[in-house]
Formats: sequence, structure tokens, C-alpha cells
Amino acid sequence: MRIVFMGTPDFSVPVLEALLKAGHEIAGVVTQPDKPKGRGKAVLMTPVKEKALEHGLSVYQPLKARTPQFVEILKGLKPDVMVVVAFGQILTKEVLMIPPMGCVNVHASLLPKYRGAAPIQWAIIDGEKETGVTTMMMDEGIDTGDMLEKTVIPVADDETGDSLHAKLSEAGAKLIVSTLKKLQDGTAVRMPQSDEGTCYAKMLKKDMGDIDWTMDAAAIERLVRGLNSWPGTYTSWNGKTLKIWKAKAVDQEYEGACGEVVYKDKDTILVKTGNGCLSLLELQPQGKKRMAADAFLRGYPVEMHAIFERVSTDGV
RNA sequence: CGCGGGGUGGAGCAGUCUGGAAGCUCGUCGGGCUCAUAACCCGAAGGCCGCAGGUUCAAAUCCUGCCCCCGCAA
Repeated sequence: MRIVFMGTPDFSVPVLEALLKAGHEIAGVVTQPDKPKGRGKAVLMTPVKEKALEHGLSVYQPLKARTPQFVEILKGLKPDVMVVVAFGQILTKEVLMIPPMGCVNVHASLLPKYRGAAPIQWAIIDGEKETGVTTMMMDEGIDTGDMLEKTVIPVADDETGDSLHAKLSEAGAKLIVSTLKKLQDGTAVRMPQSDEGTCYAKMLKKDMGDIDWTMDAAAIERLVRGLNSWPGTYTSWNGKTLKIWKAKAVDQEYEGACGEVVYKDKDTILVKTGNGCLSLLELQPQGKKRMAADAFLRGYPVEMHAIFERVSTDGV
């Protein structure tokens, strides 16, 4: 089929590659404009743009895909279908109606659960046992269209945002190929989403990673895993920010305040939380590399009863 | 020219301001103690102090240029 692909981050790349491999004709690739990123001020291409250029595809980077000018461009590409994966812009009805076969979206959750921007991470943070990917026909709502196919993926005990991202991205790539085939054959079955059991996975924000030590240890552990590697979790120690890369909830109670170091040996730091303790396993001081707890303790002798606290002073 | 931290034996750090013997906590290896040990005691190996120039009697330390890593911000 003749396809216009819309996507932006890493998650979209395997899907684009799968479409190419399946022999579809990519009439054009639409991605977000390049923005200054990184430590200097270098303008970086989006991952999708990089991959598209590698394959010699035409790339479009509209500031807004809904402008009349860009709608004309899209029409001119004459796609049979548009495949949208984490594009990052909301498409208007006018855009959705361009391809005769409609617009298919790959979404990283088992809809109708976790509609929205960050379904992968929220599934971990909420402690879901399984999640997955769903293909659907897009409509004007955010992730509300009729569902086509699903793949269920179990959430591992040590799952992180990154690891799940990789699994779902790969699953999505396989699924879209199957879905397109069914659309082409006319064997695709549209299933409307029920409005029950939906929830919205709001966009991740940096300050979500500011650990609240009054929460349950298990919940903090899930937060640490879900926000790894981006945006990451952190706390404040001795007035400096300390990133927490890896931590494990421990079912032990000690006397002390939430955020207090209640146990320490040469490779273990236990911090008291609202319920149970959190064992800090991999840390990163400001300006330093991330390191395992034992390495951290050699260079930064944390004292018993030291206090970890929230970075932001206002209660959020 | 966005702001900032850092590169010192295998690991993590101190020392740099105020030049003048390479240090700390570990790890490794050997030996000892012990029923035993990740515990304890004794001993040893292991460093172009990121790279290149410069100043000096003398540079990890001061000056100049470069490379690399990282936090914030986007």
C-alpha cells in the first residue's frame, strides 16, 4: 500500500522499518520539526527523520500539520492509508479524512486503558501486571478510535520504562504489518472502545521524579522503574541532587523518619518510607556518572540517619 | 557562544585555592587467625594524576590549547 508515515521518537522507528520491510510504499514521512537539544545547542533530527533519510524517503516537518497548506501537501501524496505512531501532534478531521482507508494508529497500551501521551511508563508506575499495544482507526478524540488488533505483553518484575518501551515498540511494529494486511484484505474487524475502564496517561513531567518518601516503598520502586531512563527519579541529599537509577522495596520496618537512612553497610543503603524501606541500588551524584551503591558508599560516606528529602520545597 | 560539575593505581573519592616525597575507603594477590566467613590481623603488587605545549630549581597543583564524561536547562 501507499503509506504516509507520521511519527517522531524512537518508539516510531521500528514501526517505520517494519513497513518498509513488508514492502509498502512510503510516500512520505512526517515528523516534528528539528529543535535545539542537548548540552550545547545543537539542532538534532528526530529519530524518525534520521531513519527516513537513511532510506532516502521524503521528510516533512510541519510546525502544525493542520494548516491548509500542509493538508494540500498531504493530499498531493495520495496515500491509501496513513500510519501514525507517537507523532506528537493532534490531527484534525480534515487530515484524518485524506487517505481513503483512513488513519491507523499504533498505541502502546491495551486500549481503552492508558489513552494519552505516556502509556508505557504509567502502566509500570501503576503496577499493571500486563500491558501491550493496540492498533486502531483514528478519530478526532485522543486515542478513542475503533480498535483493530492487540498484542498483550506481560510487565516483568524488574521492568523499566526503557525495557518496556523496547518490547512494545517491537510488538507494535509486528502488529501494524498484520493490521495493514487485514485492512487490505478487508478482513479487519473494528471494535469500538468501551468508555468503561479507560484512563488517561498524562504526559510525564520532570518533577514527577522528585521522590516523596512518605509513599509506600513498593510505589516508589515502581516510580523509579517507570521513569527510568527518562525523566528519571531523584532526591536531595546534603543540598545536592542525587539521581536514583535503581532501587528495590524491602519489607522491613525501622524506627525513623521518612527519608531517613535507617540501615547501612558497605553496599547497602536502606531509606525509610511511608511503608517499608527502599534499598538504593544505583545512584548518580550531580555531575558524576551513575554507580552502584557500593561504589557510591566508598566515595560518599553516607552517615546513618542522614536524611534524603524532596528537592522542590513547595509540596507540589 | 545557554548555566554548571568532573577526568588521580581495578572501583569510588581526597589532594589543586596557599607548587616542594602519590593519599583515603574498597577491590586484587600472598600469608595468618578461625569449625568457618562476605569478619579480623599482617604483607605485597598495581599510577605518563585525560592529552599537548608553556612558566619554574621543582607542576596532579599555575598559564594556554585540545579531547572525553556528566548534571541542569531546552
